[in-house]
Amino acid sequence: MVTEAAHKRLVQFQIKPSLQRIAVMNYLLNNRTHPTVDEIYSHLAKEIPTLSKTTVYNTLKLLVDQGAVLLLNIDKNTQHFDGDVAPHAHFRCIECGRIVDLPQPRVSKINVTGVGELQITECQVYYKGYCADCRNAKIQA
Amino acid sequence: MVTEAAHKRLVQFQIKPSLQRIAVMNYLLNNRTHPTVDEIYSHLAKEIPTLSKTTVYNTLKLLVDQGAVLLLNIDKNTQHFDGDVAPHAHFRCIECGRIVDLPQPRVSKINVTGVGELQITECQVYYKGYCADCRNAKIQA
DNA sequence: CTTTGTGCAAATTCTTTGCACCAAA
DNA sequence: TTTGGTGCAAAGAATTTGCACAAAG
Repeated sequence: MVTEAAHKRLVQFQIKPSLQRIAVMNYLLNNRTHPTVDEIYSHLAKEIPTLSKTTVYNTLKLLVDQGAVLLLNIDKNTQHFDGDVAPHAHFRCIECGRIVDLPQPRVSKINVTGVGELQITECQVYYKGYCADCRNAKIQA
Repeated sequence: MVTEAAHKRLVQFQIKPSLQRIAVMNYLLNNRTHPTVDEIYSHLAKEIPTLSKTTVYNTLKLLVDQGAVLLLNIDKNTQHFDGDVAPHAHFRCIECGRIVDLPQPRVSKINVTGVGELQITECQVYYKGYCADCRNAKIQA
């Protein structure tokens, strides 16, 4: 498997590249579906049978803390993760739950005046609604 | 206590105005701090000793489903609720956790082209960073 | 009555923690 | 050998569910 990019990303964010960490990072880089902990674990467990969900949690926490990965709270129940840390918005379909990226250019890491001086370090824009598939399904029904 | 506004809001969104529902809605209208279920429950339990947390959950779910209240997922662990359903952004301080409103004008309920046709029904913008107080505290430390 | 709301307790789910073992430097 | 990573099992926390009782029409 090709894991150079994952390895590089880890090193870049000062994370020691263990087998498991590379696997998680690699999964996130190759699967831009904003997977949950469970999805990541389920897939990787096939390749790494000894893998523990705790390790996936540990690794994701580390990745998020170091800024190598984005944590999305768009879903009420579960955390979703995004290997793309560049500024962009998200859209979540109310019907099927899929989360897609929106290439929305927007400001980030800026100072906003108003309620005192807020030092913005992160900005996440969440849209919800119906994706094309579900919308069509609704119309036909 | 003044609860006309709360009562009106419930009726407006076709929710039968029970004592508990009015109390929850009223609390949200008078406390723009984006409280959690627990905060709402704790405060209301003083006025209504028989109040159950389940009822608070039930009520909030109903309010959110009917669109009378906004559910925020800005916080990883807990749900926050907002009685202000008009479009606006939120800022959450990384340090103290407080969530404040940002009077940010933005588009909502629009159609976006790109990943098929997305029918947007809701948009939440989340900023994170340091509020004035915590920023000052950091500087002095 | 009949329907709807309330609230207790138990169950569920996601996530974290404590601790022991393993691996690399 | 010392540090850091992994993984199992248990704990924890937020939320949901099942069900019985109470209230309103």
